[in-house]
Amino acid sequence: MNKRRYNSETAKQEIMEKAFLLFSQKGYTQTSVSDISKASGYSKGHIYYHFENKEKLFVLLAQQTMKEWYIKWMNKDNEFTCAAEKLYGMAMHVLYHYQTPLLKGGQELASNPESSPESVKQLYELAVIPMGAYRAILVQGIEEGEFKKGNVEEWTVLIGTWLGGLCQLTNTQDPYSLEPLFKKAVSMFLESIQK
Amino acid sequence: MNKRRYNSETAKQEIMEKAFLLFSQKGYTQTSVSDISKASGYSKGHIYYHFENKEKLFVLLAQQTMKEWYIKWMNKDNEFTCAAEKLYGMAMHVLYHYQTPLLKGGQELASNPESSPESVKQLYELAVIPMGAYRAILVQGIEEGEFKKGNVEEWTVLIGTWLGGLCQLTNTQDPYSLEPLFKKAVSMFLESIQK
DNA sequence: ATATAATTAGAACGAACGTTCAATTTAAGA
DNA sequence: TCTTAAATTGAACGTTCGTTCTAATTATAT
Repeated sequence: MNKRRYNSETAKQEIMEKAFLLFSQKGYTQTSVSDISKASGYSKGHIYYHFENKEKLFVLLAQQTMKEWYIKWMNKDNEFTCAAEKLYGMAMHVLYHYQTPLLKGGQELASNPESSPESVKQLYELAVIPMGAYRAILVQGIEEGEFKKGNVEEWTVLIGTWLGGLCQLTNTQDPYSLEPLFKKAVSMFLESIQK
Repeated sequence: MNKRRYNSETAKQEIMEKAFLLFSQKGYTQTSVSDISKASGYSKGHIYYHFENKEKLFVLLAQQTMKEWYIKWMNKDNEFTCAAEKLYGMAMHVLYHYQTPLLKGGQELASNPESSPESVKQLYELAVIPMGAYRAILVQGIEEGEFKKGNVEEWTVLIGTWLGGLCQLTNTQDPYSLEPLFKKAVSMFLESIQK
């Protein structure tokens, strides 16, 4: 059962890969279905065979991207000996795996009044994922007596916006050269919350 | 001299005001010249009488916006008694006057390969302005012995990205409710750089 | 009053967009 | 081998876009 008689799944995958690259490079609006068609080698009609429309395709990619980011993080979550170390690890994970360019297209789509409310809602829900990961680290640090008792929600937003802001720099600089900056941000943040 | 026989300057001003609002609300690509025409009450042809094209119009608005932001800051720059106070003042200035929504359109335009290189260059130059303002505060703090001697360039980028990241929140929350968050960010930052 | 130049409008352009659809090819099950 | 449904194509549709152009209107200078 569930054995496909045909294998158009590879085609679907190729379309998604090319679409991911194009959306990341040119943003949502500026990437046309024709672009995706040309890049993937499949006809426009075939893209609509696999995906309901351009909007749904993008949302799917954004969700998949965020999910992969989270899974990758959970896989190394227990490599760290303390909450402070984990925060440094998170900074590196954000720097190297948070797909800023693609996710920027999400803002574009969400701020367009003609986008379907459903898609907008789904995109906003994505932002919850990284915030949850940050919060978990802070809670752990407090519970284990490593961090002060403080306003966890506020701290979560603060480290989240800082890392998010730093991520914008990946548009113009390569990740490796940004490592010291990300680490410095974490160390400054820790100075304020560590006991 | 310089006395205009006609007064189409008011028309130009009205077009710019409406264009500013639309670009802020819907971004660059999603704002059409027709939108601006309808909102301003002037014909499409008339818009092209005043502005070479849509791209140039946007760049002009972005430049004007950033220039106003800087002038407003310089006007209150000397209201503060020390560098730390000035940093808090800057955070509030950013929160209330940095036109995040419009400037986001700049990223959109800059990341589009079909945009004229000249426009892209002009937009990148805008980012230099706030960074210069941050740096000036940090230098003052160091020179007056209020802050430690440290890597000024690094600090500049760090406070810049943090405030920039926080600004993204203005998309979903009103500025007033964000005041405590901005202030907390500054106080945490100061903890690390104050003597 | 007339000439002139600045100002404004609105129709028209070709190109590009997202989407649909009928037609064709492909591969599996009987 | 024949049938059937999946897979894929490419042309076509109706819009919308940024831009151009011509024509009309307006205000000023003479």
